[in-house]
Amino acid sequence: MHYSKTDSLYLQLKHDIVHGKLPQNTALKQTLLAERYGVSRIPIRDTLQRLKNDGWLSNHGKSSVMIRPLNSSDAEDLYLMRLHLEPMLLGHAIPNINFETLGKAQDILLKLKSSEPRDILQQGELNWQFHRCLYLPADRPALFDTVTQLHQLCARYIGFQEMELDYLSHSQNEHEALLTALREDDRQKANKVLTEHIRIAGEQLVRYLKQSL
Amino acid sequence: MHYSKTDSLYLQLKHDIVHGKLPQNTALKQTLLAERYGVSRIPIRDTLQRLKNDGWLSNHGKSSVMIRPLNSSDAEDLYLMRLHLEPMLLGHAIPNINFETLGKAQDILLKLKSSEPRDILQQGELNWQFHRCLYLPADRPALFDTVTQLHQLCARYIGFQEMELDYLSHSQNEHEALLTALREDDRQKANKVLTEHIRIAGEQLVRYLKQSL
DNA sequence: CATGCTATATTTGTATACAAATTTAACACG
DNA sequence: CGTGTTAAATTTGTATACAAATATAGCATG
Repeated sequence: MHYSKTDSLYLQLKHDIVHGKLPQNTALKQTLLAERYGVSRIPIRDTLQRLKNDGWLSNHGKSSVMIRPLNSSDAEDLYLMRLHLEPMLLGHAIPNINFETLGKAQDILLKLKSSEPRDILQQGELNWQFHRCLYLPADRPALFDTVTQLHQLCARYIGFQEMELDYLSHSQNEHEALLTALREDDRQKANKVLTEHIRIAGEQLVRYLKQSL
Repeated sequence: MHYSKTDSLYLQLKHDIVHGKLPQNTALKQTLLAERYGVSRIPIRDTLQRLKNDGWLSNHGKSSVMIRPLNSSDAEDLYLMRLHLEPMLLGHAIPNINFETLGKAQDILLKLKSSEPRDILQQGELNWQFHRCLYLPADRPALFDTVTQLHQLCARYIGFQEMELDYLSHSQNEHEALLTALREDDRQKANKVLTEHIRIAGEQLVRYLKQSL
């Protein structure tokens, strides 16, 4: 398959939004974006339609869009949804998780451990790779798609978690615990670890957002 | 605000998919759609991008899309997600539900009661209006958007629920019970009624799909 | 008859051009 | 000054045109 400009743009724009490289609280001009990414307005429009539906953009004025502002209420919702949906997805995955999957997950965790402590965005990406790798065996497309979207929306908030200095090591421990539970095929424990993992991250983030936004 | 062709198309295409008016299990040709709806391919493309991201379409070949086939696994996921998310949303809404809201909900229920027994699609629309009306006061955009998407995806399966003859009256009773619980400001009861309402509908649908698909 | 290759037709992807709508700015009036 | 109104500039919406990719059909070869 040949990747189209729209497909690349979709990823690129998400990346640039997460990295804060695009103007905030103001209309995203199609012309500007087209120039910036060296394409015409058509693939830009295709991309914006998708991002709007994904919840990355909100309306600005009557016909423009802007980057959806971060806020604690959205963050709360996103984590609350993840809190309920991800354990469900993991539950479906567990019977299909084999040695290969566990190996991959372990590899990702090692990369995460050896990643630059400063590169919070790289860590966010690896974090999602880890979860994704464990959810994929569930083979539940509808559920998986929704969880993926939620995860990516959460990624926009990752800059704020940097603040909590001990977040990463906590997270690391929880990941290890999850993997251990899966190796021992202890469904209940895995479920509990994952739930707590998300709950803690969510609560920490929301607490921080409420005081800082 | 002036509705663009893309906006109308988005609704129209969903409508036509639910009503089975578009070719199934084969690529949706942009040219064909453009002719059918009397527009150029540009608004068609905008619309398809959105629908693809919403989960209404899946890939067909390398670059085309087709209507996402109905299947029991997706249906199970959709209802399972709704089962967890909607009570959450209602919980947020309850403190903000006032007489006006309850009145509107009651009106919709009356319309539903007096609707043509055959017009299952009209009933589906009113059913969503009822739920939507109760969820709106929650003022939780992220959660509301996800629930809305799930509801609309479920709407594609509504044709199958016609089969269960007593579905509508059951549903009607549950709606009334929910409204009563809300009038009495009984959170716990409202939550329970809603949960059961979704669980029963989902189980019934999935059971039917499994034997008939 | 099956299989792979090539040429052709179809379809999607993208750019350009123009129309319609919206936003901005200028200005008159109270 | 503030406010409403109109004209200009900007921006989005859509059509048309063409390029790139993909799917189809026909043919050759084993």
